[in-house]
Amino acid sequence: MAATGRAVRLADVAHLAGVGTSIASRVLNGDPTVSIRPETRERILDAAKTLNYRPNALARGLRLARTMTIGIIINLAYYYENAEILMAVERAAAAAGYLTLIADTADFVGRGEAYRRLLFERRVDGLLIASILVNDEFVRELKQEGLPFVILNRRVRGAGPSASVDDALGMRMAVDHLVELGHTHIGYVAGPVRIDPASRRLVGFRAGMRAAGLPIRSGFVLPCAVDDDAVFRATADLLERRPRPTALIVWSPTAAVPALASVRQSGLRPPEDVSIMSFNESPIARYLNPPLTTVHMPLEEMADAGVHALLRIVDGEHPRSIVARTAPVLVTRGSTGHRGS
Amino acid sequence: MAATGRAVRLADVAHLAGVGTSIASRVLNGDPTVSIRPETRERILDAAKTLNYRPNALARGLRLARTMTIGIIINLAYYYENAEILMAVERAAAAAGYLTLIADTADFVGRGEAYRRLLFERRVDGLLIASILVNDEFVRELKQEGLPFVILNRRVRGAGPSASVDDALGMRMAVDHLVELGHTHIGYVAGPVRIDPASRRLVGFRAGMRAAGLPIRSGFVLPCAVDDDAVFRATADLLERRPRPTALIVWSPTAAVPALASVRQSGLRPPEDVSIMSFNESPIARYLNPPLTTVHMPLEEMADAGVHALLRIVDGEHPRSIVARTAPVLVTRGSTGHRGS
DNA sequence: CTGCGGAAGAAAATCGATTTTCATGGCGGA
DNA sequence: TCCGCCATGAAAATCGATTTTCTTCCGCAG
Repeated sequence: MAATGRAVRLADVAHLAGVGTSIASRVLNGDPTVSIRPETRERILDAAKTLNYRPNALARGLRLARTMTIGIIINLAYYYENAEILMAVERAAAAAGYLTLIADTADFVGRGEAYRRLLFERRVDGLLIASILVNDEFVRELKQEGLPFVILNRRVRGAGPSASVDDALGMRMAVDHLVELGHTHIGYVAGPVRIDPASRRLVGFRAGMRAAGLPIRSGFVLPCAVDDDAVFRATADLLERRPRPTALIVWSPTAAVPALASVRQSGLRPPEDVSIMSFNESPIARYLNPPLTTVHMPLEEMADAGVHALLRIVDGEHPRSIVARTAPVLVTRGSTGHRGS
Repeated sequence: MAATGRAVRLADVAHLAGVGTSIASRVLNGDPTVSIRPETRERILDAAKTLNYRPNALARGLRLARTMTIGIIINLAYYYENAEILMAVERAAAAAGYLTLIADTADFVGRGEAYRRLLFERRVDGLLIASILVNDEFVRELKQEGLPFVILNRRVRGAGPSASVDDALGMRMAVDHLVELGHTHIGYVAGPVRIDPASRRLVGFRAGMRAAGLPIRSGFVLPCAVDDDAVFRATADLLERRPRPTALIVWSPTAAVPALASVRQSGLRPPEDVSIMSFNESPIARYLNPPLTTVHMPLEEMADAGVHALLRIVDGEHPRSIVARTAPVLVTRGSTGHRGS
């Protein structure tokens, strides 16, 4: 077995270089106020390299009150968008020299209460909140604790800075697309409309319909739970309206998969019988049958902006809420077509 | 604004209770050797509750050489299976009182080198390695560093304990299923066969064919890269073989989506013209068109076992490699049918 | 009355890095 | 020759919690 070398400490480096730990520390951290003979500096740097020295993050964090770690509270259960957000956050954090600690909100009910530990144990310099389950009490605790945080992909009145995308605009683009194709009877599988960002998408849907001068027919907007089965049933319900919608928008691409299945189950063929599209892009969209038209939202930019806003707060600044400014992009694929085509 | 209360320290609790920090610490941690007047104990516990005290994780970790955090090195880029593994790991860790720090292997090329920081800065008590990109040098460093680790979802000769599933068995079940349906010309979209676990799936495929007395025809096993486009093209290639395969197995459910699209693009209709199924279950499988037959592997049990093995190593034990023992389950759906049906 | 033992709790060392405060030695100027 | 200052670097305090090592103080037996 490899000699499980006890971790290399700063004292080891200092000793090998024949200096004290204070100088070693200041040289290794590039303290500009240090005055030192070039050869001594070299000895220290060499020693550190030789021993493959890395400062103990806990000791360093304790002293500096900086952990170089951010936390993200997110619900991993629904794949596409959240996984993409998590990826983007991790990437942005890593690029800034930060590590990412995750807490799944499924823990809200668990004994572990991982999110509370992130909050109260000072393990992280800041927190990104990207969970649906953030309630008022939680936000209150958060503010009282004084831990920097940014709310990601949603906006909560008075809660603090957030980074989000312009869901309403994106949804309007979706409606516009269908209107241009001649659709007037547009149904909306709206998801959990009581919570952000689904609520803002609904706003965008209504705005789009109003702008086109189209009425929203009774029962054409159908909220539902996020699980696949609920989406499947909601879609089926929508397709039983008479007159039947000739086009459907689904609030999320993850939900579009069961929605599409439900359309087929109803004996209808997209896009001939009914066009269907989703809000947000997904890597599988182009491989669905038919390939799914989507509105590509700048989630990556949002995640990036969220991380950077958080790090600015950590540095004592007070950034304002951010809405990713990259314009949404309509990705037209085979699942939408002219009415009656 | 809320008075950003400086974090509550143990000394604050002790002071409020009118005792020293040593007693306070021992009482709060339930030290059984402490002897204390019941009323004093109460005062301490009350004080802690009143102040909403949580020990500073860094200070605690520094002293105890225990961070109550594990790290996972994983590639988030390919969604389903990795996201599922990450979810399961986070859940198991949280249930055991541990937090989870992630490092995406995309960082292997980045400046941040998040994975190295996990390794060398003593931020975590142990590491789960679930990445495709783990090379020999990395494993060597890992062992030399003496940080507990478990390799997840893959096996590396001589590298150390791992937690995985019986890929070969699962793949045999897939082959058996198709054989029972009368297929003799079975193609395999094999993915990155040079790396585990795709290599073990290939072994299972070959074993299944041999057991059924079927030859593996030239070009019927087609390795490919993991990206969707490579899968799409590989599938198209397979379908150009003559005689044409009457059934396809895809090494992963994520890859099954572009594979299915490729089948349709070739003008073939599953399952009449060609059956198709994937290894590993996915939440969208039942909503694809046609619904995808899969072999459900016990990834959650694997993740659980991996976490627990890791925690045992942290506790000084020496668990052996684990193969999740829950039997794979064939989930028969519409994408597979009798030959020529 | 003296001393012993244990209960109850305080004081101090420790984890490892950073940072402020001190000490030493050499050099130039008076 | 002597003083003071700067370059160099060591010693010590700090971050917050844990844990080992003392102190007290009291009651009770001898």
